[in-house]
Amino acid sequence: MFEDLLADASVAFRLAVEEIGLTYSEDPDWVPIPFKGKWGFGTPACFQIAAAEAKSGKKINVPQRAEEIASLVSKSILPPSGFDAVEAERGYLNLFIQTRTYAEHVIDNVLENHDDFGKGKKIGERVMVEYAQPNTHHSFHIGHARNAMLGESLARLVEFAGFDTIRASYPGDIGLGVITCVWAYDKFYRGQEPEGIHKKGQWLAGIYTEATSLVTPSDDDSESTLNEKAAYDEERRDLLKKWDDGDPQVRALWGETRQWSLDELSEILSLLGIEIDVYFYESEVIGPAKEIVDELITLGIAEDERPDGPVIVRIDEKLGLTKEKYRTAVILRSDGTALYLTNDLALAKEKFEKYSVDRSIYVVDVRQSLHFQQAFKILELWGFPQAQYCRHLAYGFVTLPEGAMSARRGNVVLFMDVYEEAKRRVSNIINEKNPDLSEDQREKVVHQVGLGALTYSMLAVDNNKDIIFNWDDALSFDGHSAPYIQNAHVRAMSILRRAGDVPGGASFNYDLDETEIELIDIISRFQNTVKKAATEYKPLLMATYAYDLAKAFHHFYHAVRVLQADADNIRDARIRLTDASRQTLANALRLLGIEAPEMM
RNA sequence: GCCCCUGUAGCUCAAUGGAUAGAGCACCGGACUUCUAAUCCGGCGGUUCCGCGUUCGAGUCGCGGCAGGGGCGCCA
Repeated sequence: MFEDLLADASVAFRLAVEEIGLTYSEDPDWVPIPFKGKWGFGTPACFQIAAAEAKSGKKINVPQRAEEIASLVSKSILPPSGFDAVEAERGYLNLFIQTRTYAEHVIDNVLENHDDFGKGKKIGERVMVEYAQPNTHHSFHIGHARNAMLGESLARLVEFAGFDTIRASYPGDIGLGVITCVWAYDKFYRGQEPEGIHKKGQWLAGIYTEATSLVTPSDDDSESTLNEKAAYDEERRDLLKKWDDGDPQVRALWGETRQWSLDELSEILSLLGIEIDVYFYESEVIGPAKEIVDELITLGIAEDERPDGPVIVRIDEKLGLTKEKYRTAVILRSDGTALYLTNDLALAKEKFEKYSVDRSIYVVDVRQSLHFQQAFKILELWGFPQAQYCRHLAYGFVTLPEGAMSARRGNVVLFMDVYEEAKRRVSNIINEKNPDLSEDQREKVVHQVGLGALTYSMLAVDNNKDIIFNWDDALSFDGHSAPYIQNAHVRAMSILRRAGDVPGGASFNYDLDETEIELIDIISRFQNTVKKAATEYKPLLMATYAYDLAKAFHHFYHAVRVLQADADNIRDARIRLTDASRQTLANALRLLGIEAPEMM
């Protein structure tokens, strides 16, 4: 927003340096001045000049000399247009901005662009974000929710930043685990399924947990139990073989149970506001996967050790590395069946060739880092230039205070349970704070705020940190939380409702309060935050931004009167500022996948 | 053995190599006849795991440790 201005400032700075007999040929770095009620940019360039002098042999104290230079420059520099004051402070040269002019510029910009405020220009590159991909026949727990929320926010960010964006999901709908569940359902529970999408999905997930224990030997099993488990194990493997051979009965059984899971998934995703563009089902990728192995062998990238061993790629050796880093990857079992890596390679090829993807982002938990590093290196060896724009967005686990969640052991916190609890808690608070809310509005707010709180608690932590799930932290409604941000939006809405029409224009030709300047300052940083969060793949930056903005609005709200301002021109300007704040809050929340309520 | 991630206030976490390391929670004390108090103001709280190095300047970069977590040939 201030690039032109700062370019002029850089020229003025260099001229001023020359004026006092020194030289500085680089572009000075301009950083926002730590906020003190005036708005501006400062540069530490004088430190660099002083450091250069010290290097050339002069015996000087660099910080002291920097202060001298900054002071001299401040006297010789002509404030470039758009700035109204110059100041030297502790070696920094600070330029202060003409607050009134820029306040209008920023606010006009927001109110002209509405929902598109902060949107980047089309970049002409296609990015595919792969996320929201639990296995079928399992439960959708809070860890899956972190994945889905992170992926969705990222997709919204890159889309808004100007990338052509495809949302993709790759559910694991086949494999020994899935078939074990199908086996147990068929053997013990067929026809007993309950009604209701979530009930049925969770019931099936319960069978999965039980089925796993039925076939997994444990130390304290008696011999007869061990024999029984061995027999069961054979039955399920038999079933997988039949599935692989395309046995119509097995396929039908699998298809029916799979659909229950997919129905539940679809319901949950729609609750989260997620619309996936492309589904790649693992069961449909297996075919082509086996073909690519032949190609890799022909190209000399892979080595076929069959029948004595699998098909492998010695990645470190191919790259000429002496230390083991990418190691050796197995890309096909010795019996000729595909592995996870085989499928991912085939899928990547399809993404590049069929979907013309330039950048591919995989939102998958951190345990699979090596897997993706291997996949990306093999794609590189294979000759795909897109390989260097493949990125594994690893995120840490959501664990319980007592340890890791495990679907197989059944100690998971289900997303739906957390969601219901969130709604209950919001409802209790509404009883206390706003009991007059109509039933319709109440239902809406309970969803918006409950889900918002949960989403924010997932996005406000850096993705490579683990989250220890705790009900009170995950559903916090005070302080650094979604409801705090949503409440700022609600307060703005409330003022705007009473204000009637928002004036078409207004001049900030009065002494602005510090809180107004800070609020405008933060609004003006929105575009850069979008850009940075999108290019660094960090929704966290937007989460932090939204909080800072809400905080600035709450400060403003308490410090000044909008509707009862001292003069009409001030009232008009503040109404516009309120509207711009509301709009920016709404845009920031939208990019996090959080709704902005009109009341709460 | 090798690779990756993490280590910041009592707790949970922020901080493009820049100015006095910031928030929330918790704790203590204040502000509702006011545009919604899910808010605001004040107080309390720090050897940024340790050491060495690079730099005018390091929580941030490099090297070496320590501690915790994850991963490492036919699971996904």
